[in-house]
Amino acid sequence: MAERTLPQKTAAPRQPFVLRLASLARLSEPELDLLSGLGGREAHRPGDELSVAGDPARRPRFIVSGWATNQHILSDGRRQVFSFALPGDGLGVYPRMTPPALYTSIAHTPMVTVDATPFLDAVRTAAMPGLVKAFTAVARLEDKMLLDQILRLGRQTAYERVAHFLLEIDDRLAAVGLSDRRRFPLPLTQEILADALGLSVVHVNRTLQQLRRDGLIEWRSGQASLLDRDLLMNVAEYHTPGRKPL
Amino acid sequence: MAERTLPQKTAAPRQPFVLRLASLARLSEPELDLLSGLGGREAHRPGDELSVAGDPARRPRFIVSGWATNQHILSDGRRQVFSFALPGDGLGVYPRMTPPALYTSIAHTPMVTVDATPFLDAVRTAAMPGLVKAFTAVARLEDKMLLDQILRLGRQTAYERVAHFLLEIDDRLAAVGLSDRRRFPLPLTQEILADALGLSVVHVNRTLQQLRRDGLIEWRSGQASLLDRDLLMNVAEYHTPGRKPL
DNA sequence: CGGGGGTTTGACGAACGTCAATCGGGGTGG
DNA sequence: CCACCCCGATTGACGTTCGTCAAACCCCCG
Repeated sequence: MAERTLPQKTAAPRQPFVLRLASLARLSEPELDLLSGLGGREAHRPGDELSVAGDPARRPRFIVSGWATNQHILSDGRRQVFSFALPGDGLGVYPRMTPPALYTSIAHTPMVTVDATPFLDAVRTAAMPGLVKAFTAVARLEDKMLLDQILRLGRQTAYERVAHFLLEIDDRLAAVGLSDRRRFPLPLTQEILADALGLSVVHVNRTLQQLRRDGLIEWRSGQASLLDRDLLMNVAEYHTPGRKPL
Repeated sequence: MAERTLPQKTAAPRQPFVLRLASLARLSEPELDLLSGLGGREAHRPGDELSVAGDPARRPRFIVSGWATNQHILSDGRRQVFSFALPGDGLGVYPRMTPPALYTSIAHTPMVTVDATPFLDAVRTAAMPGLVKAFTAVARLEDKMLLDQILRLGRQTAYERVAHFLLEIDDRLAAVGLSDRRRFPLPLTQEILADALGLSVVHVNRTLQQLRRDGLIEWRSGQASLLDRDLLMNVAEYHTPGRKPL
């Protein structure tokens, strides 16, 4: 585990949001430097509110580590998770950041974030074209994820939903170097998964067991494995981002 | 139908997209003129493809009249309608318009559209601040609608979904002068409504009957009425845009 | 006076939810 | 180091919502 301490320039593991943005647009040295230099590091504990629907937007942040949920709770307690915010994702960055936040964001695990204001400023002033391009690309992907979520909830079975969801998470984590395309961290409870996929905890549990019995996945102690990616993609009709749907 | 030909300046009914944008930002005379002057008028027939997922984006357009669906169809025929495009809405305007379209748009009724390119150019060059502000506001609203759709599909019952949906449509049509907040055109089949709300046609039918029996709505020959707005909003936990959720 | 698309109805079945109890494992305090 | 605890996972029994199939109905139109 101990990392080399040699005086290497770029071999040090990049922050996840740098990897994410760099994978979407060719970034110049000054652009990479701006990102790598982001500060205002903060830690958050599970349950911390990172933004509240209707409240004035807070300072935009990038996630260094940890998972958050973007969600809404109905008056009788039913909860819907719109999306997850993973390492490398922004909080209040891409969604139109005009004042009132569209949803509530809650830290689901311990998290570390940094201040993304310098990044947004650079995008606003169009000073750095690579960052602007990356910004646009990420915003598109976020929209795509919302549409995928609608498809899952509206027209897929529980089995398909779980498969589709796991494939999406795997892709997103791979983009920031947290998945080797086989195994990746999945620090979720079945309850949150249920609230994201529009199911009950019990049904999520049974669906997961079915997927395990079918030899498609494994999931123990926060680590998930996709044992048959092709079959999963087939089942879920999942198309990896970038490839045309048909 | 024949329009007055008197030399009136602003009394002629505004195009719906002018109303929509003007309701979201104070627009200057030049800005209003740019919008009113948009040309490239085109007619579309039901079933026409206005954009295809994965295809390079077409020329952005504003809808003058008619309804379209933004949708995706699974390989076995299941269809999910992500959202509807109504008069005043844009096609390929607000969603990040970078090349590949995120979804397929199909004309559901006869439609008339105009070319929105001059509008987008003005926004891109930031030449007209009112238009930029309106653009941002509409983009936000479109995101909000996707989130509402997720909430409906994930955590609401059929009854609540239909109520919520009708309230949203009413609000949107009212913004372009097509609803008097009681009665509005609803040129949909129950089948499309089913595909939008993640239900079967049969169940939509039964849900509508329940809503009728409860004295909440009417819907005959393409005209819908909300008979008890307050109760509907209560049932659906619908919050009119602009008001804080809690 | 036929058609044809959309709506409505009934009977039945499957997917998923609820309730409640049990299990399991990892963290913690003694 | 061990017993206890607690949260989350799991299981079973049962209920409900919603889907499917298929037929009838209705209306508008040619």
